[in-house]
Amino acid sequence: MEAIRRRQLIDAAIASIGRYGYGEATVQRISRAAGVSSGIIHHYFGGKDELLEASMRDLLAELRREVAGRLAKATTPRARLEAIVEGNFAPSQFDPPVVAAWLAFWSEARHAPKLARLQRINHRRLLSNLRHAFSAVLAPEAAAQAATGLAALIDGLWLNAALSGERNIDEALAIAQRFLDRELGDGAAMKRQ
Amino acid sequence: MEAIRRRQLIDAAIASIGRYGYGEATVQRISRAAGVSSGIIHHYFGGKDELLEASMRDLLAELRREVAGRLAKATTPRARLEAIVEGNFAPSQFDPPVVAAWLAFWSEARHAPKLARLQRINHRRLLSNLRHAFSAVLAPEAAAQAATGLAALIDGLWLNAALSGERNIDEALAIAQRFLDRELGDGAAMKRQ
Amino acid sequence: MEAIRRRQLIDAAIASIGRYGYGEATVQRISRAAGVSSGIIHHYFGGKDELLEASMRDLLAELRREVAGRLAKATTPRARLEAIVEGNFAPSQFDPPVVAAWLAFWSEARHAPKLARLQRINHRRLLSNLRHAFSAVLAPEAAAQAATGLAALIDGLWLNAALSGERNIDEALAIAQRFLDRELGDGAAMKRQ
Amino acid sequence: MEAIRRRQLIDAAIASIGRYGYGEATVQRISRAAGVSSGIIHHYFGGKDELLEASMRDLLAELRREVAGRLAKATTPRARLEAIVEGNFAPSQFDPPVVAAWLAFWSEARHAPKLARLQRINHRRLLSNLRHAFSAVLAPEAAAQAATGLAALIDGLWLNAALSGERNIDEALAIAQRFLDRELGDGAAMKRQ
DNA sequence: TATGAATGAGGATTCATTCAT
DNA sequence: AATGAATGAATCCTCATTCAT
Repeated sequence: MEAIRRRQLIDAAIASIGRYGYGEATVQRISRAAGVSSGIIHHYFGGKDELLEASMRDLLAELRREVAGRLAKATTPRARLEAIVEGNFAPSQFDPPVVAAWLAFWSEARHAPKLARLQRINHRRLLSNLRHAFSAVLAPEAAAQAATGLAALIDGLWLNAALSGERNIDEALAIAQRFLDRELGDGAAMKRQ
Repeated sequence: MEAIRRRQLIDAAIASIGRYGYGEATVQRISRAAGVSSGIIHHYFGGKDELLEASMRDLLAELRREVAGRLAKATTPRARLEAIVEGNFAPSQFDPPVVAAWLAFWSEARHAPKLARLQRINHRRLLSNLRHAFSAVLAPEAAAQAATGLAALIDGLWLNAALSGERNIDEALAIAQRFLDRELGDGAAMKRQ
Repeated sequence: MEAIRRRQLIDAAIASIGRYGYGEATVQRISRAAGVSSGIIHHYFGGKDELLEASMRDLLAELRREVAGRLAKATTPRARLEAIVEGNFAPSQFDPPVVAAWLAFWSEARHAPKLARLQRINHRRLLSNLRHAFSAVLAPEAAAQAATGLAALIDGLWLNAALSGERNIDEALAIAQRFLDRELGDGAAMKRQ
Repeated sequence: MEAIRRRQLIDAAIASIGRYGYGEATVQRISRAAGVSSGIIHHYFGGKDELLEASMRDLLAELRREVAGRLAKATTPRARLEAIVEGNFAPSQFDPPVVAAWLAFWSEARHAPKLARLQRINHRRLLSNLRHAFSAVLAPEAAAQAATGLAALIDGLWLNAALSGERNIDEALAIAQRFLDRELGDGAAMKRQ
């Protein structure tokens, strides 16, 4: 029962942020979207802030799943990097309410320490995953810079797609592939020296 | 008088978003930060939303100035591209309240048509600037893709620097330069064919 | 079963008033203190107000027992008066939760007719007991005044001890004895005339 | 303006406690009784609790005024003691809303440290006033006991009058006078020794 | 032009009560 | 007999907005 209600409420919270925006995602609206009474949020989460924190955790977990699932099937360094890129560009990450929620959490994280911590952990995992994959074919310094660059490119491509409303994921993937072509081409050469 | 007050209030609004967050930047706090009464906001802007819209316009104008100033001095295509990158990475763009305000506006823009319009115009100008500069040395299609890629990289690098709190601008610039090196190297070759 | 549950819940109600105050003694807290579910209160009492009324009745019954027990053993008028005083100053009447509950009921009685009725009955019994005992040695008018005075002294001494948190019962008893000394000294003289 | 509003709101708070009881004296009811909007309470007092604390302070100040005014005119120890008694039995202290508010504060003080402090100060002032006056004619120990006794009698008589709803102030005064007659008769004799 | 007192709608939260199990 | 999940009305409080000065 508890698991069901928490799921319902988290989904409703993300949907409400998507529909109304973070500041206008009220307890009233979220509970109505979940088809339950307003009091239930406090029963299961203790309060609105905790529900929103749980919602951010849920977004992060979903992204982690998308990446981890693809990563598990990858065998070469290049495939691992592509898995990370594709995980970040999975359809679930472009669902409009999800996009709105991500943006809201990035903004809120600046003033909510708990959200900031989640966001920091997420960012570090992405960087660490990328660096690890690049390290297989690049020298440490080059791997670090390539990781930072690809992380930025992933976020930037996602952001532009998210902000523009166009889900031109194919072009984003092509640009990321191109980035990989060059980093791995150069890097492989460098490492061979 | 009006110009002075509007300036004061816009600065106070950005500062308040930086200090308290978008949702907690109240009329009371903004007016106190500006050293004026709370009623004055409605006198000069008509309401809180209009002040916030004016503040976003102000951020955009400042960014435009940073880019345009550098662009005016650039003579080669490469210099133009670097001018755009450096304008976007100007110190003013990493001032913490400004960072917070940018993030807030990106988030809010999803639900405030007026803000969305401003953001769209800004994004198009960036893309158009980049495409124009790339077109001098790349074929149209390649120029478009390079522009999209660099725009994403700029936003992503800015975002990561902004979210991590570290203002490691030099690394960001190095990564962007590296991107340019490669696009222009390839591109020049392609165009020469 | 019913008797056991009612006892548990009344004790828990008084304990909760003692710990949290009247307004903060919620059904949730009371039932948790009793180690039962929240629904049980309505099952056995019909509602929160009825439980609180039963709790006040319980306090009154306990006070009555303290007085009646001592009164049964008293043989002289003076002993009867002392029995009443000592019953009112029994240790059970200074148990902090009981003190808090008494104060709360005095306050609530002004707006809850049922509680007001209980309190009125209690006050009349005290006065009647005192008057009856004084009548054995004082003229009717003097007995009535002595009874009113001693009733006030008892309440006032209890109240001051209760409010100050010090359970200086011995001093209170000494003062009451002193009052009796004088009333009975005078009174006896008057009656003898 | 501020002084006027605070006065209005304190009066309305006491009236509302009198009419509805402490727990039911809501911000809504208090502000309506004051003829102002509900938000104004937070504007002038910061919150409901602060208004209620200010109301208790007001009750205490009024009592202090009643006593101090009479005390200033008293020249003999006996007159001083009567001034204190009469101050505590002034008509203002039997106004029904005031009675209800006093009872409520006594009850609430057990769980609100700020109210507890006010109540403690008040009790100490009463005791100190009485002890000082008794000291002029009684030995220190006897004066202390007489003070405690009279303080209790005052509170008890007030309480019984308050609880019974009868404002039989004359009988209360007569009983207090009688107490004084005896304490001072004995005491004077003792001191003369 | 500028103030800040005042409003009252709307927010999160609490809680007595109900009821299916 | 007993549970505790669920409800929704009522609470305090916040805040953008208005307006007399």
